[in-house]
Amino acid sequence: MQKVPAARIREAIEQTGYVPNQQAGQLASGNSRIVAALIPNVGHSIFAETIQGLTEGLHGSGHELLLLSTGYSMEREEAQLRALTGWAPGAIIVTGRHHSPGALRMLRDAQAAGTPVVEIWDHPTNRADSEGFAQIGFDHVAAGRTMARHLIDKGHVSLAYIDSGVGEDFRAHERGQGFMAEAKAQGVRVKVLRASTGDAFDAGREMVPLLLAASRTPITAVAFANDHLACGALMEATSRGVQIPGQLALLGFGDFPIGRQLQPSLSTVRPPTADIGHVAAKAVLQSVTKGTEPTSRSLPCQLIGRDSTGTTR
Amino acid sequence: MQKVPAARIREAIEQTGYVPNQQAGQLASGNSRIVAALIPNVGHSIFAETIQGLTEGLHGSGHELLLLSTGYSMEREEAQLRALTGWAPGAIIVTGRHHSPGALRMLRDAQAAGTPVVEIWDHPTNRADSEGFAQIGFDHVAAGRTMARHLIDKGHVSLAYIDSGVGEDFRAHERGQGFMAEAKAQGVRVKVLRASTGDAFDAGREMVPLLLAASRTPITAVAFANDHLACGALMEATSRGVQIPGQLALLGFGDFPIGRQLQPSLSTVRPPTADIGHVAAKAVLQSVTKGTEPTSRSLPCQLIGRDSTGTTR
DNA sequence: TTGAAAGCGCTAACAG
DNA sequence: CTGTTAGCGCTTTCAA
Repeated sequence: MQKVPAARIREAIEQTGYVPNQQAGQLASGNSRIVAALIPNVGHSIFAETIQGLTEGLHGSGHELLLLSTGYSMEREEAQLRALTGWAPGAIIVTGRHHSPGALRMLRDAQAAGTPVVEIWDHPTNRADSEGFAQIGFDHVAAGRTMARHLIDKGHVSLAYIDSGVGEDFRAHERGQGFMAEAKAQGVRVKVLRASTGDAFDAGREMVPLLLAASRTPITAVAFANDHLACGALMEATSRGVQIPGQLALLGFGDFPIGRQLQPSLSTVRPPTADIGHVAAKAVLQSVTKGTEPTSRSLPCQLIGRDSTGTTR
Repeated sequence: MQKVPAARIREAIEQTGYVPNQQAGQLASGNSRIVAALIPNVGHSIFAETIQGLTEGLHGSGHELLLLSTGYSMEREEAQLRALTGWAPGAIIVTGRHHSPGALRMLRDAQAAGTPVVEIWDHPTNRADSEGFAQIGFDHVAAGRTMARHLIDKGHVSLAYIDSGVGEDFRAHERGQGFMAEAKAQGVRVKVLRASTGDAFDAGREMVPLLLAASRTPITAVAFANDHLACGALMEATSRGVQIPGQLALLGFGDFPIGRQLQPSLSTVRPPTADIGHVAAKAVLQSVTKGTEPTSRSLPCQLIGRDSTGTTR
């Protein structure tokens, strides 16, 4: 054999359609090129852009995204992490900073073993419950405060927050806490209600009579854990002839496409969904190649004032 | 060593948190427990239930779902299949029966090598373009025919079909063909328009003036490639004071939750989304264990008549 | 520089 | 039936 064998080999390889066996390679090298992402609900629109961002961010890096849907269940999350262990993923991405003790242990072990772990959609807090994992997301408490402030700025003095009916949607609950804290700090009345589970639009609709039936100080502005709840309420209120925002101002969260379309259009908060995916992918890749631990990153939310909280903005 | 070592070993295993290395096992055994699913858009609500169905169907089988988002691009699909080859998936699930020549070759090779391949969301046709892979889905042409028939039954004689703007959404195009064929067969006027890409609600809205501006025989009923387009059109028409269904009847496809909520509510066709996932998972598992090729299965769609096509039903 | 050899952690096929 | 051994297809290390 003489010169240029590499080129010929490559040629032969392409003609044969050869693709190296990843299992063998990973077994030998000890590190896999799988990035596992555990998402509460892969089908939910709020995570769609994050998944898209992850996909794009990983694209061309030779890593594959292994998507797992936890169904907002810490138990399932733990089971999936356990199964994952055998796959020796190159990196693990989980949603939020709340995990079962077992899951936590596995994540810590993974990190100790040099597998980057990042928690997305959450934000480093002062509390000690972030177990030292990198977090890429935003401050849900602050988002809740922003929501309250927006309504208070519009002159409302009797507010409500409709929390998600999904018990383990911790981030929605945190926004509620922030909302409440801000309202109280500003000396404004505030009430927290919890939506039912099931179809989110219907759950939002169901809240309307409760909101209207309020006591002598009627609620004049409501924030919701997500846009689906808010849209349901908006449609129900409209069909009951309630003036929006005059009689009742409505504020959603998530900036789902539908909110822009309704009449009146829904004011909302736009979380950095796509960015979370992008940044997390990049953080993980860098961590894998440089061998450093991934770094946390806090991204901004944006309040989008539309019709449902008044046009004065 | 004497008796009951198995139990003690198991105990020790559980205490240590031992999980077998899948890479090694698969390398040794030659078959992996990965089921790869290539979906046009994992974030799109229409596939959400299918993914859920796949997840549930695979649950407890020891197989993991490797989800890949092709972005409705045959090119990306081929690239992902190529990357997959190295993972030696235990089974491959692709969406639809349209693939690039390269992708087709890889799928055929995989099947020849004993890896079950199933095409979901599509249906065996008489044409030779189903390359011999098992198909689990429904007949899109028939669905289109059903849509036309529904509108014709309501007395409409001048119809339109708004096709998806996504070029490689072959299944939407096929529904359009079925719609057209049925309309022609029944001697009814029919026009096919194509929505723009981008936000689907907006794309639907944009169609309304085109539909209203029709020539001397005005269009009185429209079917859409999906519910998002239909909802956009419904909202736009309503805000323009168009009577629905009196002046214009609207029929969607997909049964997205929002369609039920609008006023008037949207008539639609409900495809067997969750079943497709379930059945595909089971087919693949059976094929893997029994070593037989997976079998095709045609599942039923359901027409859901609501307000937007008249309440006479 | 290029080439041979030793495993990675299992499974499967063998011998005891 | 249990215990041992030879690889799976690569990467990595070490000698040539």
